[in-house]
Amino acid sequence: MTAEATIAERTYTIGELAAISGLSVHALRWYEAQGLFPRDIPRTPGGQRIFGDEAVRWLALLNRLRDSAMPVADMARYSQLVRAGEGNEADRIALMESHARYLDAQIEELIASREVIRDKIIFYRRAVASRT
Amino acid sequence: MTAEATIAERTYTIGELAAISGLSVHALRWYEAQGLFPRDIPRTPGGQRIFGDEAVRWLALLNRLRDSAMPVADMARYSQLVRAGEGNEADRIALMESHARYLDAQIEELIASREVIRDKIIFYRRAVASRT
DNA sequence: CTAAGTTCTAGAGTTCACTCTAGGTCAAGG
DNA sequence: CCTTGACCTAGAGTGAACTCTAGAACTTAG
Repeated sequence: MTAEATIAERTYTIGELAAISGLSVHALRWYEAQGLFPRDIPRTPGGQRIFGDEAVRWLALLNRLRDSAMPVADMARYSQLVRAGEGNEADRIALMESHARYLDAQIEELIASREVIRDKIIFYRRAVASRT
Repeated sequence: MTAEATIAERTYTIGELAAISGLSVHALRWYEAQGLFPRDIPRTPGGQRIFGDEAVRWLALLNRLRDSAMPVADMARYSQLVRAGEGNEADRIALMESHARYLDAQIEELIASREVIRDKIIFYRRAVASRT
């Protein structure tokens, strides 16, 4: 009896997972086709997908990556590394460090942009105010 | 003699402006078609565009807005407000404040994402280290 | 058992922000 | 002049990330 076997896992239909993850049913199927899941999704005898809590957690991570502008291709690459199992941590680290560097640069740039926008707002406020 | 008339302004061909702004020649023509310039671009008798320093400065601003993910439609709306002249500062402020709020949220989210990424990296580094 | 609501696949369609093509016209150096 | 490189317009094409469609199969409440 392995540790995994002791974990009672809820299951979800694709519609339920869509509601939880915020992705559309279509998007979930498309994600699977793009190789964005680190495990094969089991099916009912009739062919319908059965997702588990692991998928819920994985999608939370994917959402983070996507919302921070990681391309789907990179998410797919990462998923495939996880799928391949232990031993490729160096590759995973490289991928994540690359994204972290992108995020650092992006954050800096957005902060600079916010400054510019703020200055514009101040400028227009003054323009309005000076028109007694 | 107005103040403007005293400003000696350099002119630029579309190719020069492309080099300066980092946009392609195609993109600049497309920007004009999208209404992203707050003034009509003058032409030579032969029909070629003549840009001035004002266009250079305007594109620097547009680049900031675009790089901070403002949709072209919003940049067009802003350009049209500037084109319309003084008196619509409230609209300009509303547009910029909306974008500023978006930026604030985006910056927060990217910082949170960076944390998640950093944790992943740390986790993988440990996994590598523990495999003596 | 049946009807309604989900889910299935394969593939076409959409949106955004360009990018590229075709078939010319213009401008500047020699 | 003439050539060559830059520029013109209109419109088609691209890549990313979905979104939607059609027609069929599955599932479940009654």
